[in-house]
Amino acid sequence: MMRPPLQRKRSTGRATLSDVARVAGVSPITVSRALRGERSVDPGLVERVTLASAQLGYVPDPTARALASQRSNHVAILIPLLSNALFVDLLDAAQRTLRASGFQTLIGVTHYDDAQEEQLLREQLLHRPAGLLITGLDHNAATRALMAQSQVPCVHLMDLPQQDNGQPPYCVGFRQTDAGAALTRLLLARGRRRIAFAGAQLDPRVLQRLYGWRLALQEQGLYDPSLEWLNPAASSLALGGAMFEQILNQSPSVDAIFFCNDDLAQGALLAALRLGIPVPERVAIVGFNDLTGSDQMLPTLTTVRTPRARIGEAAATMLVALIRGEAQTQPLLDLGFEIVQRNST
Amino acid sequence: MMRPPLQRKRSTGRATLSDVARVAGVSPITVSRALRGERSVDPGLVERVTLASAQLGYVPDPTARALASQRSNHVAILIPLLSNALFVDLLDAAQRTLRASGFQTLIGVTHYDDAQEEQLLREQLLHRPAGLLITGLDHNAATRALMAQSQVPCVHLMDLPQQDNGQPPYCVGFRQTDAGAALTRLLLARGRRRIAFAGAQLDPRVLQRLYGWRLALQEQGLYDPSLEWLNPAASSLALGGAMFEQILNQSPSVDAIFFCNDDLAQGALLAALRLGIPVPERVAIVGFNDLTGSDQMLPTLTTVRTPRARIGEAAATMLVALIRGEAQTQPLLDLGFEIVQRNST
DNA sequence: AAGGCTTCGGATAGCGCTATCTTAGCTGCC
DNA sequence: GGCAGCTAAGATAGCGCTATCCGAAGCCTT
Repeated sequence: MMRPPLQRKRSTGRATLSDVARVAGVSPITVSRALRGERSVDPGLVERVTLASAQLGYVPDPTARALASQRSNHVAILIPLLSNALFVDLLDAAQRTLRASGFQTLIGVTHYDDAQEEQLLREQLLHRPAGLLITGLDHNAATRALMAQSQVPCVHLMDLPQQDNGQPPYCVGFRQTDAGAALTRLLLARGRRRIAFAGAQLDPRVLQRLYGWRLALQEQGLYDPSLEWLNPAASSLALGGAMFEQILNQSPSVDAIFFCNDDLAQGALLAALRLGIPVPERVAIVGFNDLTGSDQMLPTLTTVRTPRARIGEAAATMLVALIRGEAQTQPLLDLGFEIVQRNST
Repeated sequence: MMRPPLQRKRSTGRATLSDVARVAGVSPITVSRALRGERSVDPGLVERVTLASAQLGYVPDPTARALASQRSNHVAILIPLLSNALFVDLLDAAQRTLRASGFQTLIGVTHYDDAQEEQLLREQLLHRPAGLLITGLDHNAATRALMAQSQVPCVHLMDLPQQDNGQPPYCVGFRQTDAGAALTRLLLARGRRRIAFAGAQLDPRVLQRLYGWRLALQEQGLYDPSLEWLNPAASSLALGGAMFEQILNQSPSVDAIFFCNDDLAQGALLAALRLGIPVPERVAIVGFNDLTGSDQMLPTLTTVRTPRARIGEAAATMLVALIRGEAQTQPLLDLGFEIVQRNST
């Protein structure tokens, strides 16, 4: 007894490539090529295919595409934290740009942990992302090996390599060291001599700002290691306030403090208000990143405006170009920084 | 002339299910079942499969899985903004929880735009997500239809339905209206009589807080429409400061302001400092959400602590239970709120 | 002890698309 | 005019996995 051929129902009744092919009177592969603009297809056929496709409301299935081509329309992005507005702004801009180019963003939060970063990357690579955005240039050997093996185009965010040695990776960022030095020089130009550096989190970018600060002070012979205040804890307003008090208590001669991030600096400004310490008269305060609220503080905060949204956008644009194999892309993109002088100095 | 059979190289040399099957000496489908724990498979076979799998370093290909089963390991999450810490905290918690259960998070940012929300959902649905987290209960008809048709398990965030009518959707949140009323009653209990409401963004949750404020004032016969200050712009510190000045200028009798969000309230506190207006003596200020920094302001800000991280986590947990078809899940989860009294009242 | 029922491994058949090879039809060229 | 050299469309063969059906074996029934 013949049973009818097994007719597996599709969960959605959506049109497939074959449906379009049938309607257009061509083979499925021609539809595929016509819709992707791959190879040359007779304009007449393209039109028939386009028409049939529109008529059926055909939308390609990204999963099937990914399986057949071994490449998905996902782009993985790895950032250290979501609790830092800096990275969220980066994510927001990148995500927006990628979506406009038809990519879905897969998010990974590393918590500044190399092992987690590696694990996340491993998981994301399973999805055969079309590209990868990753924060910073400092990754463990396994992570670097994964990136290299996977052949997935990759753009690094926020950082630029210290020196040109060999083939540079694709990077969009700015020179953190220069920014640190420039901000310190501003304080020097304003007559400050005992300039402390207060750092938290101590990720590579914070350390580069620290080096910049050191350089600028060494140039003037004003570097004093006891002015370095480093705390590996995550940065926050509360920590900024605490560090502010501690620094002034233990180093009363300090006349300026360079906080490695605006949230620390904002916390310090609020602590100063609470303690009645006049800023900038008694001590000048500067931050970094120009986060929300820095222009609202009392006094308003002098800081470095970092182009994080532009970095996210430019990195995404660069990545899309790499994915599409477009003409030679410049590997390093320095978007610079801008010192914003306000009233805390 | 025979040519050798076409041997398509796999881009990765990764082991496949068939490789594991060969090594374990069983059929591929048995490997599939053994590894997924689906149906019952002889424990001896399971062990052999597990061993072979470990030996080969086999990792299932999520793409192939998704294509064959019509279900991916993605979970889509739709939030209005990344520029509001509230939603980022939600995302962070949800993402962390989902990842622990083996899901990848697909992020969608709606910008409070129904059409964008619909479009995003449409795109995400193409990936056949295993589940969906979506902010709020207010969606346009097309979006609701997409959710219903797709059959994808869905949990709504932050909001609870106003009244029980029929089958409630799955929701994790708290009663915004109650929170708004409770905060207003606190101000009333402190002797304030002319309590303004300053709202921005005006999304449904802000409006519910507004209703709560109205209710509490009406109970006391103190409701006055001229005390409502609504601005559809996105909320920010700067806007909070501006609204603060405007309200005090135009309604000098106001003795308390309920800002719908902490960033507005923080901006107002800073403006008060700038203007030399004593808080809470001249005017009490309260905010909403207990965002970062509210405990650092001068004076510290009285606000409502909303359990956004717990909401993200609980919603993700609920969603995972729904995806796994686990025992009947309670559709509504009210995580409540907590009033945090500080020095601005 | 025969039939019905359950169990569990396997065979089969795709999921919906693209990579690769093949082939038909044209050129162009000497 | 014949043949290499191209172009464009199609045929074929999966990508790596799971849904579904099948069937052998065991286990109850009565």
